[in-house]
Amino acid sequence: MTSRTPLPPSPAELARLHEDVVTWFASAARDLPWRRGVSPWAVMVSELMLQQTPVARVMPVYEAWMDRWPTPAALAADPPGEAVRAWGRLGYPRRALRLHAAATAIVADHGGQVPRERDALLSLPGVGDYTAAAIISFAFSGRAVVMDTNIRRVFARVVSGVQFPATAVTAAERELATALVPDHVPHVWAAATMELGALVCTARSPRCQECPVAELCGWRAAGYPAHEGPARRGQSWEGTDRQCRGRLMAVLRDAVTAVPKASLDVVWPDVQQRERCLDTLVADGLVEPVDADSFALPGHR
DNA sequence: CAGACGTGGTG
DNA sequence: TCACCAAGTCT
Repeated sequence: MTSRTPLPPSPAELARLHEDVVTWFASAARDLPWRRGVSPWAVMVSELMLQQTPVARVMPVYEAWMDRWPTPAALAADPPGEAVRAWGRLGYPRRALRLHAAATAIVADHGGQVPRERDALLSLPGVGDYTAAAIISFAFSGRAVVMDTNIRRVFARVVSGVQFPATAVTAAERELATALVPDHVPHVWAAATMELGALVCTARSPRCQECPVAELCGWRAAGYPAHEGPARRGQSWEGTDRQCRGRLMAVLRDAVTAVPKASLDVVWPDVQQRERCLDTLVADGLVEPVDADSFALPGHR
């Protein structure tokens, strides 16, 4: 307990917070394709794509995806490898596989409609605590405690008075977020706080001059103290399995037909590591051996 | 629960 | 330039 436990704001402060954030959102919200009253499936697709991936990079892939697979049934009818191919360079291609598996489950277990119950959503591949809440909130205008990296940062600063939230969500943090969800249009609150974190209360250089709740901000009131505690673990990259897997997947993605193993061999010099990565890709279901000497994306014909 | 898992833009 | 960061999930 090195950091002080934040006291929930008074009812008056809470009302002010809600009003100021929601009012700001009404004029500042970006016109994103998945915010235009689209289907729950479209919201779900956007959420999977946005996991750890910036909006700008998601946009074109999302549009092409929805044109091609406007329903879960449409996606489920195609082989998973096509989903992986269409995922392009969004990164974390297992998400494409999970989205395909989720579509299949939605067809099999939910009549082809994205379910609206939290438990049903959580049982779908690729849907965790955040994404389930986001779908409930953004697709169904329901009440949910949405906690993504943006919202967590906004609450950490405004309410708790610290620069960054803890690495993992704490019980106290969840209680706070729950207490902050308003009775009226809770889904707008979720979208508005997320947008505030994305556009104003950013990680690197927050635009406090433009912040609608600067006057209420605990971090500002405290004089912007620097983050205490362990720095975030940097993600290593050069020479990692992740880089190797990425290289292999790029070859498979860009090939129309099965790829001879020799074509994979040339993209990574370390034989041991290359073989290991190819094995894990196959184990993950991202790659399928076609015969003794060639590979392809899963489900290819 | 810490670590694996892609990719590319940017302060 | 080069770490850091981006609407997380799974094990």
